[in-house]
Amino acid sequence: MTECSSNPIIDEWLGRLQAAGYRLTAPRKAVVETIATSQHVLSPQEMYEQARERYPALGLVTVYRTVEKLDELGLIQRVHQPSGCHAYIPAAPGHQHLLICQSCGRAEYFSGDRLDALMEEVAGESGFQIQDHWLQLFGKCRDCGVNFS
Amino acid sequence: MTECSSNPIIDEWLGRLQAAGYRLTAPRKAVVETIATSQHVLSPQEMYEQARERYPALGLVTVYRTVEKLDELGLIQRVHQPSGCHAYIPAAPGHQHLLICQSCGRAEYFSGDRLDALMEEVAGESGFQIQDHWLQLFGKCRDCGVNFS
DNA sequence: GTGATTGCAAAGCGTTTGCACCGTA
DNA sequence: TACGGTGCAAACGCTTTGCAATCAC
Repeated sequence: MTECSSNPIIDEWLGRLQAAGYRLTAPRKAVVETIATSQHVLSPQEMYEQARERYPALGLVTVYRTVEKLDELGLIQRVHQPSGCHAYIPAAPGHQHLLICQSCGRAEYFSGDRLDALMEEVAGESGFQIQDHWLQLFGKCRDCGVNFS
Repeated sequence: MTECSSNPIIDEWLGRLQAAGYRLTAPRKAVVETIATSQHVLSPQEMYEQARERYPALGLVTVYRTVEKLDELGLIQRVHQPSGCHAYIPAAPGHQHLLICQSCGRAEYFSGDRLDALMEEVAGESGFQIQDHWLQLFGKCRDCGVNFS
C-alpha cells in the first residue's frame, strides 16, 4: 500500500474524498484502489477480500463505511441483478446503461439516449411524470459466452 | 375469507397452486387475494398487513412461503427500485417493462418490443450474448404527480 | 493535540428454518 | 388418515451501531 498508485482514477477518487473533508487512511485507500478500477461488479464481501490483499488488517465494517462515502459522492453505484442487488461498480459519467455478464460480473456501460422517444411515448400514454429510468442488459461477455456452455 | 371471491385472476392463481400440488388453505388464499389483484408493489410486510385484514391469524412466515410458491410458478415477480428490491407485483404475460410510481408504488406494464434493435446493436458492439433485459421507468403516477410537489 | 477513523463486538433487520400442532384432500 | 401447511420461536446472513484505541491532519 506504500506503492505509488499513480493511477489517475484512484487519485481522482482520493482527491474527491479529501475535498469532501474525509481523511485518507491506509484502509480507506485499499478499498478505493479495489473498486475504482474494477471492471466487475463487487459486493462488499468481495471488496473486503480483494482489499485485504492490499491491507490485510482491513475490517469489513470499513468497507461498508467507505462504500457509503463513495456512494454519497456519486463515485460508485449499486447494481441490481436478477441474482441480487448487493454489488457496486464505479459510477458512469452522465446517463448510461448497463450490460452485465451473469457469469463473471463484468460490467460495461453503453449510451441509452435512444430511449428518449420511447419514454415520452410511455409518459403520454400512462400519465406518469417520468423522473428516472433503468435499462440493463444481462448476458455473457466475450470471455464467458464461448462454446460448449 | 369464506366469501366467494369470484375474481377470475384469483381463481386462476388458486387453480395453478392446486394444479402444482399445493393445498388451498385460508391463510394462503388471503395472501393470494391480496397480491393477485394489486396495482401496487407490495413488500412481504405489506402483504402481511393487508392479508391480515382477510385472515387476522396469518403469520408473516406464511407470507414468505406463499411468495416463494407464487414466484416459482411465475405468478409474481420481484420489483427492483432505487429504494429497494423487496417488493412484488403480479407477473406480466410475455415480455413487458415496468413503470413504477415512486410515491405510491403503483406499477404498470408497457410493451418494450421497441428495444430489439438497440439490443442487437449493443450485443454487436460489445461481444456480449444478451440473454435478458430490464427496462424500468420511475416517476409519479397521475394521482401522485399533480401540482404543488 | 484533536477529532475523524478504525476494528471489534453487539445489535438490528429481513428472511429462513425447526418443530409440534392443525387442517386439507 | 396421512401428510402438507401453519404459527411460534430461534437461527441466519448481511448491514449498522457503540465503543475505546488509533492515526491523519
